[in-house]
Amino acid sequence: MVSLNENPTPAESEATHQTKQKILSAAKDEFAQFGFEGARMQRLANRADIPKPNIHYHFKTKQQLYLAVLEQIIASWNQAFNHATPESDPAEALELFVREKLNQARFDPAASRLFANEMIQGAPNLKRYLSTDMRPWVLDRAHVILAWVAAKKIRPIDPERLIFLVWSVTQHYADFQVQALALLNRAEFDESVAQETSDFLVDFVLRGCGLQPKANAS
Amino acid sequence: MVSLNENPTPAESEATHQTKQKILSAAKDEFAQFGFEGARMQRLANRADIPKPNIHYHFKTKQQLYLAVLEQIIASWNQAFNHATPESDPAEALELFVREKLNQARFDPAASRLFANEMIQGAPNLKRYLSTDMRPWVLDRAHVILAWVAAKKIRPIDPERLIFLVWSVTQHYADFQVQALALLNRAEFDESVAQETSDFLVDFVLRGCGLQPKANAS
DNA sequence: GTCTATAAGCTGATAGAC
DNA sequence: GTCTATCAGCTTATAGAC
Repeated sequence: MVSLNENPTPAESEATHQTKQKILSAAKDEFAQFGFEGARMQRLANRADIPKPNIHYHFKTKQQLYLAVLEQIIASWNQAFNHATPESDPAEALELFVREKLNQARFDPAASRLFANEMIQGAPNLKRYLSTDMRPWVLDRAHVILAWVAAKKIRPIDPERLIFLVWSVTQHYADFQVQALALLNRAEFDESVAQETSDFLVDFVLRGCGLQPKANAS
Repeated sequence: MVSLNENPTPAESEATHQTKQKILSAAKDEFAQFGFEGARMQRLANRADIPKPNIHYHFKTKQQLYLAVLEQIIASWNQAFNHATPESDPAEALELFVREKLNQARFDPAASRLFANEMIQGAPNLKRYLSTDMRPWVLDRAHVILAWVAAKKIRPIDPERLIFLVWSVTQHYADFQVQALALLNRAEFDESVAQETSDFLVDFVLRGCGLQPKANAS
């Protein structure tokens, strides 16, 4: 019997690494736009500008490539709200959470859309993640919010639903970007749109939590 | 604003009509879960429990069937906020908007997910809808909100972004239902989850708008 | 209108030269 | 590691019996 998993990358050549990253990047875009079943290996190869068989050299199957992309996304996911503690100022911590989440939506919309596709399909590849990683993280973060409530730093509020709400209002600007731009009559999600949007969302979320917003946003 | 749809085929037999509806219903589920390219005509036929060629008898191509489903969804879309007027009480009108939108997400999640898939892909089949139907509707509704602002019935707020926010927080419970249930540690989106969720969202949205929420929700 | 059989082309994946 | 050529199976769609 041998190991069930492959090499822990002890000696991966530079060329291999670069090709792999090019494939992963193209795969993120392709899976994000069309979902797992809708994605086409040929179109993915065109995006990466390499011959199709090269993909199968680095990732044995379509499924395995998909899982690799998913893993990369999850790894860099909810670091935005990680630094909040019971001692934090709720308004500052929530503002940081909203702004960082919106930044992710803006600068890596493909990651957001790929995750959205996976959720829409019922999370066939992320069922374990939802219970094993996400839920403990949320419970831990909910604990911080409940500490704020106990210290009367914030009104009584359902912490899980607050987190889910922040996810929804920020992620929606990535997933439904084309709708948001049409609605705002803007051509692209540029710096000014991002600024106005995050100001609006921070203001709204803080008010929703019963916290005093700063003087600026409308 | 959306006119009632007249029956285009006066001489359509009852059998034809029923078969068509069965196909449209199965197609909504199939396209919602897998997107246009990921959808499979065979799997769709299995859902509808009819032989595959029967689909092509009633709808010439996959694309044409997809468009028929999309049209059906759009037609019954944003009637929730249609009745708000400058004379309305903002809190009541917004509460109705949120609750009706969440009901749609709960009772017809496939419609929500199909629309989400179309948006994620950049709305290749709904570009015209976004500028020709959605935007005028939003502008008209924004006018009502601005009238509330002028009458000091509500704080100054960006009306387009408020509408988009209500869409996002309600639609997210349909599209990311599997994530929401894992996060809330619930098995299904039943009556009690729906009640708690809509109470939470109404309360949060009203506070976000600077309006006085009722005494109940947390 | 409904169904069986099947066509024409595309899909993920592999073999094997370099 | 990279590429050309190619396979077996699946895809949308159609032909034609009933």
